[in-house]
Amino acid sequence: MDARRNSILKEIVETFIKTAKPVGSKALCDKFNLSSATIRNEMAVLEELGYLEKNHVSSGRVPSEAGYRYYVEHLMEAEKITGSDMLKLQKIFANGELELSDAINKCMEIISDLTNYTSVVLGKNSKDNNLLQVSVIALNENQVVAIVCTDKGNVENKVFSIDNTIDVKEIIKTSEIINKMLVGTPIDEVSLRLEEDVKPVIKRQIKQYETVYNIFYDAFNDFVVGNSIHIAGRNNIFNQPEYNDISELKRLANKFDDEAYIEKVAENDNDENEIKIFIGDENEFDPNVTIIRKKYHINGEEGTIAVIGPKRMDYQRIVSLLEYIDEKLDKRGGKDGK
Amino acid sequence: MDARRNSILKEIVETFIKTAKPVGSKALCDKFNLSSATIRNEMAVLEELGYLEKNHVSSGRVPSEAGYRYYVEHLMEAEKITGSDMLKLQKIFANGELELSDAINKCMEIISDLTNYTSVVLGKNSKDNNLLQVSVIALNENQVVAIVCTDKGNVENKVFSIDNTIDVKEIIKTSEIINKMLVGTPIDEVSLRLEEDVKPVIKRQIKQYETVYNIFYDAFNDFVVGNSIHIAGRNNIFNQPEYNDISELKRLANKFDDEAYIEKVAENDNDENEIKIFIGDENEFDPNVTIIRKKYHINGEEGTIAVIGPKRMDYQRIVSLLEYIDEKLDKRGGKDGK
DNA sequence: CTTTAGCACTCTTTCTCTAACAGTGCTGAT
DNA sequence: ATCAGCACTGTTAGAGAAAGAGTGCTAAAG
Repeated sequence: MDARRNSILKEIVETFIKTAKPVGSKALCDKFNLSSATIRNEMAVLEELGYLEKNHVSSGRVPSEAGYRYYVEHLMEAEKITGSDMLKLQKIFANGELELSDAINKCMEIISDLTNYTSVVLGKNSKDNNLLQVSVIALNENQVVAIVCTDKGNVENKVFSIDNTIDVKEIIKTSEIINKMLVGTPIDEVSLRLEEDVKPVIKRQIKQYETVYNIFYDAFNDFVVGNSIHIAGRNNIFNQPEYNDISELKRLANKFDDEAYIEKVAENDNDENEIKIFIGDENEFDPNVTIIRKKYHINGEEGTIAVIGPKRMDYQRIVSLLEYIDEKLDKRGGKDGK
Repeated sequence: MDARRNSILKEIVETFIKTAKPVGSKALCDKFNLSSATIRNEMAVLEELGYLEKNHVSSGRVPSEAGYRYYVEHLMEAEKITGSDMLKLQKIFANGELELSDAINKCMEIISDLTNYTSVVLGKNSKDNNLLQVSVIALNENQVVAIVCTDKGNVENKVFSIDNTIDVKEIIKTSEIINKMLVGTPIDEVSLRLEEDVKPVIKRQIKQYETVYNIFYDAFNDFVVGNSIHIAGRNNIFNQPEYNDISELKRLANKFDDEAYIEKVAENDNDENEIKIFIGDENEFDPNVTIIRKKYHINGEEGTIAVIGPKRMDYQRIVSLLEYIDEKLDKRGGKDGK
């Protein structure tokens, strides 16, 4: 892989990213001051090496997955973010009011709009959420709302209907007992402790304890500290020429709607500070897309931001955008602890 | 419109609903023991009346919007829900644990699965939510969570980062002041009262009152009692033969993602107990779909359930499904006040 | 007066064929 | 090493033909 071969491959990849059309030898003549025949020879070698593919015997060349991989690792310039891209994102960070977690979501929405790809923010809620407080508020004679809050600031609430055999005071008393006994308990252990430790206690103190117990049991049971998922530009795939087939569109749309699938985007994300690129078969989510992702940290919580698009993705641009966001997050995170 | 003409129209509509293919005269001969010529004469009349259309001069007939309308009003039989449909829904209501609002969502998901249409549950949160309680919980030295609860059981929470010049006690004190002064205030007036009534008070009592004030201002400002929206089967449109065009699919998919649009589904829903059908141009949402909707009430809150599909929709089935759900809701709602 | 057989006509769908085109690989000369 | 030239291959677009589905109309039969 000498210099010329490299830059021919680079040119082909970048042209294809722009145009989505197979690149022929003639298109490169001018750029390199070579005849099409010479370019063709080089192309044949690049195909031999596995970096290029043909759709059929007499079509232009298209980068293979290995070609994209080689491009990403050796040819792509770590270009700075462009001015207009930066401008849009700057507005977000300029707004000091915005909590960082909201800022990230907004940023990724903008990236989706700018690039016509789909973006994902996967806020990985740490497993070690502990119960901080449960409170009960009566809405009226036959409805109460139970609010559960963890030490990581996750709050869930649930409205319960109660009949008039139940005294609201008893429910509130129970919540006080729970607070005394279980604060600090990992949230996913609360149900168990409720059954084993709390139930025997309230049995003695609360008349309708079975019903009251069930209310809290339900409230905690519903409280799954799931990963927060924020998707933007879900419909941008409609604009990508590679998805001109309805069944293909449907396949992808279904994946976007399936949280279990989306979570695969952040699978094994142990890459502390690196932007990671998964091309086609390299990713778990779908063999026909490229995923570019970056881990982020705010307030001690971690998460992953990712952009999903066709393999013919504007790698350079996305990388520069994600780098910019990361940089801004670092700055804000360091400056005021937010 | 004599009896025969009616039943021919009915047959055409129902056949087209099943097959999505234009209906020719021959297809009806057997059913009516008439020659195709006679059927053709009748079809010509029905077309004259505006109930049928042709795609081109020699194609079979397709119901017009007026045709569907006529079918819905005069021809469709108020058939009972089929056994297998009922079975699926019964499971939901058999589960007494489920709060009704969750049950509705589940039901509509099932309807989407059964029918390949898209369904929407629009929980219209009544405008008269009043502040019931605001509480502040400290997560650690520099994070607090503010929780706002209304008398209708709507709860919102927001995490704030604070620097160490702020004393958490002051925030909590402020929340107590707010509770004393503003409980019962309509939630959308709280911001104003906060500014006019509360600010002057805390100015005297709280040191960093500007910053503290802003926290609460933000928390309430974020609290828009929006309508809750639950969509199921968003991707089912991919399965409908009428949407075989990507740009059409994109148009609809974008609408499903736009909450403002979805809310149009329930616009002017004053039809207390009636199932309402909007065919094509009759609805605001999109001229190429039919929307069937029903208002529901649970716990004094109202909302709308709706099914969105092609104009060639299985009207009978959807109506019977919605009726069944409504009936079940009534029963449960009446029995135990849920 | 209603029904129907028959027929000409129209439009769609599918297939085949052709011509133009874009691009390749190879060869032999520079 | 480079490149002009040429034969070759697969795609695309268009035209034409044949089959099929369905209609409208007419004139005769019930």
